[in-house]
Amino acid sequence: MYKDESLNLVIVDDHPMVLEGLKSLLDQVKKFKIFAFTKGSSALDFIQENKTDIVLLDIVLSDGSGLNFCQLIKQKSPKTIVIGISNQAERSIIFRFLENGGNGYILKNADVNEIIHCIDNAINGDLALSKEVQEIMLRPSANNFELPRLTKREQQILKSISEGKTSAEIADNLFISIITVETHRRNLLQKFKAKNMIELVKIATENKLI
Amino acid sequence: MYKDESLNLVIVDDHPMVLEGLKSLLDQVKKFKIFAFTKGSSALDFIQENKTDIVLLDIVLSDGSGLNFCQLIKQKSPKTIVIGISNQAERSIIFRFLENGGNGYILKNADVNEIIHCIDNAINGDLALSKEVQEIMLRPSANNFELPRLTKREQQILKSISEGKTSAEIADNLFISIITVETHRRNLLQKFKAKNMIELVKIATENKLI
DNA sequence: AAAAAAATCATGGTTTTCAATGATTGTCTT
DNA sequence: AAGACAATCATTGAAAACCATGATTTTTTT
Repeated sequence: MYKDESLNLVIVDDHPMVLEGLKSLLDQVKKFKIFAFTKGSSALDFIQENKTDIVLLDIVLSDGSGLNFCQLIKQKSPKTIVIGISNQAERSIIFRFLENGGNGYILKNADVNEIIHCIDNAINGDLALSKEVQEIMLRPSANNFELPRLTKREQQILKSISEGKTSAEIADNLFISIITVETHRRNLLQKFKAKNMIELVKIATENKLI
Repeated sequence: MYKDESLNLVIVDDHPMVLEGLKSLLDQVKKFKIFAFTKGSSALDFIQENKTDIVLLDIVLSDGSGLNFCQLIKQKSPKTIVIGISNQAERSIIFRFLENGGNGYILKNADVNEIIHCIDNAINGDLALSKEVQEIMLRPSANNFELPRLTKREQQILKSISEGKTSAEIADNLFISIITVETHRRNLLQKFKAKNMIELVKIATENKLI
């Protein structure tokens, strides 16, 4: 199936419990040298310094989004296989992860065998999608309203807004004109098709964009 | 420390990954016969039929709340030690779990050693609380601030606000004066100690008050 | 190098929220 | 019956948000 030289596999998840679970699971398959991290940034450092074959990457991390880390990893090391592993079952998030170069996506409630099977798939160059993920991807966006994608600056400003800061305060903090902040506000409202920032912040919070 | 007969330990969590992690962790300590379940109800069935010394119980389960299962387990089998294991860091949830008879509570991002240490504590008859949980319990107002209690009308109005409605619209819908709506707004802001409705809605949404 | 996207700044006007303070009328609890 | 709480209505004024429209400068992507 694949060469029996051991592959280097990196796991990134901020729950030591999950790390332990994946490690123990993969140890049974016995083909990997496993390196576990709870921070995206330290995993990234490792990957830059060491040849890494596979990364299992949680989407919600304490120090940033797995979406971004996936992109960064692929920039530094395009041949590394990156598989998202998350509770996050948002359709748009899955697509965006794959768009950012991800080789697969598995929900955390996936069955043990399924996980192993998926990883095998990925190693063989196939897309590694767990059953439930496939279902989510297939069902056209009925109940699932597409979340707009935000730029860095927009994210930054949205976060400040959600903390109750006024445009003036945000402008001060970021050393930009209040006018610029208000432009970003306007763009955010359009992107989300929201009536005002209150509604927008609710949507964003519910979808863990903040 | 405790007798070396092996203890029966039940794990309930709907993530096979986490189950695997806990199993592998506890295997290293080598004192338990482990039984794993992804459904609260099937775990409960097992506990009724078999002597169970310890239960590690997730709070969010597909078939109900761990809070309820804890209570049920304690009814059927008062001597069984029940430890909550969850991502849920809500102060009030922790207290309610312990109120329902729980012997301890551990956050899922706890360190591996901490988990083992906590379980040991529980076996010795102590409360098993991970470090972070203790911190949360001790500071009522710091990072984890006490959610104010809202009246019917306030809830109703807050919900409308969070949907992007203006005071005028809400007043119209509820057949009351706009002035009244604004008074409620003011009271809400005071209760939450929030700077504005945006921050308030974020807090309320995060805590599933809406 | 050209096109597209992101970030920046601008004017002028309307609507909405928020602050400070107060008051009246029910309703429930002790 | 008294007190506490909830829900209602009120005035004035300042601050902030939102709307419509447009434009320039960086970055990024193709």
